[in-house]
Amino acid sequence: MSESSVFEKLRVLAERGLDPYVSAYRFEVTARAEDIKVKYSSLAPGDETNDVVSVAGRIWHVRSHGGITFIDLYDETGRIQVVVRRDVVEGNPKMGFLMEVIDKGDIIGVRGRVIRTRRGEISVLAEDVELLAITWRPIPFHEFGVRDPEQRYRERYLDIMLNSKVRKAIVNLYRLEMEMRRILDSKGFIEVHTPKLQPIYGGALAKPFVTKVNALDRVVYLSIAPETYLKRLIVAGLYKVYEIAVCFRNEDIDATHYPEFVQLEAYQAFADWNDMMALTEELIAESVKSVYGDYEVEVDVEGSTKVLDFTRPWRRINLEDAIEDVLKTRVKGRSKEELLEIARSLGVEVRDPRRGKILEKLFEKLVVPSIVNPTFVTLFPRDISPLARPYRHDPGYAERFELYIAGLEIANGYSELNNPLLQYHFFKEEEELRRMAGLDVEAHPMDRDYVRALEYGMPPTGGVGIGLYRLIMVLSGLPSIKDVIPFTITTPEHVELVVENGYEMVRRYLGG
RNA sequence: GGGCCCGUAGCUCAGCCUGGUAGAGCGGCGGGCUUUUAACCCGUAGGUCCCGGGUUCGAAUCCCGGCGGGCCCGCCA
Repeated sequence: MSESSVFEKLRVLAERGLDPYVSAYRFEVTARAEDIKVKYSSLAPGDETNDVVSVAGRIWHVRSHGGITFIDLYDETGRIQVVVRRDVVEGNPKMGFLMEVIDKGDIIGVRGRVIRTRRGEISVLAEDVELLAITWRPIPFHEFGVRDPEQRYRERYLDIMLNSKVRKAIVNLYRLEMEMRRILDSKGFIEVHTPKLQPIYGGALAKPFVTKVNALDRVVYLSIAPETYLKRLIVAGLYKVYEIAVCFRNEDIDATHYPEFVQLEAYQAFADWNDMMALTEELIAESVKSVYGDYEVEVDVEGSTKVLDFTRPWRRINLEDAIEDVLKTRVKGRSKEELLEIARSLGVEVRDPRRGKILEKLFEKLVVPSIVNPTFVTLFPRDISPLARPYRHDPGYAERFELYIAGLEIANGYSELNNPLLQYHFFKEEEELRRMAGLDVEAHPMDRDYVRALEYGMPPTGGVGIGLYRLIMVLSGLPSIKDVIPFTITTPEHVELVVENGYEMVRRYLGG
């Protein structure tokens, strides 16, 4: 469809009363592509049924052979072939004309009988076709879809339309979320919404977005995490709560970070980190099984196939042992200065003054890239975990774990700190850190209301946050988090529109 | 914040190093074809070489600046 001929096409359609923007307001759909293929899978080549179905979707390819035309029609489930045969539609006066004008990219509804062609393709043998909308712009229907990365992100509807990996990621994330909701619901969790506009940001260490509530003339922050609010609900006596929360963090964008992302955060009273690791295993393993049909998932990563095994129980390693395994030298008990020296010898610069941060950096550099199957990493340093409870056997550590899959951090959880005295002390430590290190280092702000809530008494509680975009990235084999987010920010551009040249046609649709 | 790379037809790209009439495939358009699968066959049109400036007899090509985009490093999940 060339741009200049769109208006000509609409003009000739209008002459016959077939302009879809005048005549087509709805179409009764009775079947979907995938359902038809499943239902009639036993049909033999050349067989024809008398079962009439109505399907609708977009035309991807047209193969016209004169007296017979094959159309690849895509609905939300996939492809179905439509066969238009001259001898079948001869008695339908509009069909000859319609077949002349419809193009790939147009959206049509088809009513016809289900058949299997001689070559074995389950198809709808059209008796009637309705043009429901046209494409005003050419659509690149070829094997690779939109390849220019700029156009992929600017016109994401094209990428989602044409790139099945991206489309499946969006659909499968929905399915995973629904399955996780089902599991949590069966355990008595309730789903809540916590504020996205917050007077004090917290629950993570990150730069916030700053905005203003006009009604109160007050500066507020977009939520970087729902954590402190969900734990206030634990104090309030809602002992099993979760939220699938959009989080906003004003940090740089790369393959695994985006300023808005979605986490499932769950908190359970009377539970500890071991319970939360078990819950994390169940939520992810069972939802993966349900959506992908198996605990083992084959993932295509840029041409080569990798297998991720979600079979429970997952491997557990502790952070310092894992570093020592690779480094072949002791890190436990070493001073900050010694650790810094080791880091420097590996080319890892650490500006953050906390000892634990050096260990975390070493871990990320030495251990994380080699992790493939789901692995819990336990016993994080206490000084970089201000909301976690100290390890019951050694207060130098926190009862905190992270989950890694395919070299990516997917989840983070701990035995929640419920002691207001320690929480206040840790917030003070963070304030001190910020004062010393300046704005370069993220520190958790003092939140006096949160400490007050703890002063009323919070039961022992376990919590976990699961990064859903990263999870679906890993499961889909997509290399960038932007690939699984339906729409991302692009710099404004001037958009040339086809319709700018057709203003005189407006009257046709509005009268007057 | 630092570094590297890319921008040519609707799409995917070649041409650039070494300056000399703008190229291919796919798609589009016209024609043919009653069992195709990115159909096939014949014919045909299509370009502000991202923008601006400079060097040159001459710039898609060399130089400078800008715009847009991607990747890597640092920081955040």
